[in-house]
Amino acid sequence: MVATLGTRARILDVASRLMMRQGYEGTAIKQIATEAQVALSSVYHFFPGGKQGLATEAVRHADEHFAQMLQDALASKDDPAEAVVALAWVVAEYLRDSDWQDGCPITATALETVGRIPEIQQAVEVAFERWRGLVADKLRRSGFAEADAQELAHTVINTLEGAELSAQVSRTPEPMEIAGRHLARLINSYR
Amino acid sequence: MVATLGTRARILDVASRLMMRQGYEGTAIKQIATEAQVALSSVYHFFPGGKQGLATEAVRHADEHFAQMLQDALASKDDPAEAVVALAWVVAEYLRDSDWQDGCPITATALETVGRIPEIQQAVEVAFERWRGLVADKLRRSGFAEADAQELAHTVINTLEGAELSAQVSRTPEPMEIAGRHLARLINSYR
DNA sequence: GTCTATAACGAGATAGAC
DNA sequence: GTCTATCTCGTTATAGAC
Repeated sequence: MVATLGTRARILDVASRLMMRQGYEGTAIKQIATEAQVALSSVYHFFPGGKQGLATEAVRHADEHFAQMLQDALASKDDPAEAVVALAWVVAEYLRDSDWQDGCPITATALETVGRIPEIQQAVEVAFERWRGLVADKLRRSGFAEADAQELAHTVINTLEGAELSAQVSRTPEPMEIAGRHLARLINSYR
Repeated sequence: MVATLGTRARILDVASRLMMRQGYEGTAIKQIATEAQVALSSVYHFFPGGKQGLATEAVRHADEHFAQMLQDALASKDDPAEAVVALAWVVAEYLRDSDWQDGCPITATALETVGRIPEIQQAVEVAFERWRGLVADKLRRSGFAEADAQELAHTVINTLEGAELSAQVSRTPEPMEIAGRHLARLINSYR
């Protein structure tokens, strides 16, 4: 499957995976080239913007990937509160299956570069907005008021974000389970 | 004030501040030495454990500093829900005052090193546990059941953590305000 | 404890042949 | 588009004088 990907796509895949685990500064282009099985010069051929340009596109790549997962999880349940619990579960399994290595694909890069590399920061902002938009949509379609839906979307994404980090550090799914339950309770308190 | 600090303390201060903004991999020991106005060799003199050892102690240093702030903010209000709102506000002001540069002092380092540098990961885990403990204490003293207090403490810390990142990326206090309101609502739903 | 100097290595990035 | 080779710089870390 990976072998059928084009060179450019393979580079992006490997780059986003490595930056998820090691961050932007901790990931060398040489390592990306090696793991993607391409020559170093090929990376610069496809990404003339250098490391910053590559990282920016890797964030966009991860954004789309994560948004797809988010959308699928939310669509698995009709009730929005149940859907958020399902989402928390999916993420928890994803975490455990990777031995607590793979969390949010862009957080590490975001934290290292915020206020320092505008190009990357903007890609992160776009991603967060998209993810919140998907959650807000789900709530809106279930009859939630516009303002409530938008505010709840903020907290759903932010709480899951924090819980993911906590789960990674403690190597237990508990923070994700608690987050799912509390978010469902919060959502249900608005109707 | 900074000038009156001992050399070792000054190194820790600068190290934790820089690692908060740039992460572990993005912070060079040379930069720490320069900004702390000490010789490079002095850093290795005080921290023979090298960069990993220094980072571990920097996390512990930031832990204590942040715990103090947390405790003060929580103590500013008698009611636990109001106290959490106050905490969110204090953090939001701290963020804005630093032009959205200074968020949680250990998150960036945590994400880069989780699953890769056990020494640092453990210091992060201890910090998170301490912070949760302070919130749980506040709730317990207000009559919340033990289990509820512990679970709520998880979500309070995790939600603030995620909201901080969101506020930094979007450069607005809105995520913190929403987080404060939602957390208060969640807490109040338990009594 | 702090100074200067430097070793050993890996980083980002580029050149030019093919 | 990919190969090999290389440049330049910054990194962690250490040595030895003072």
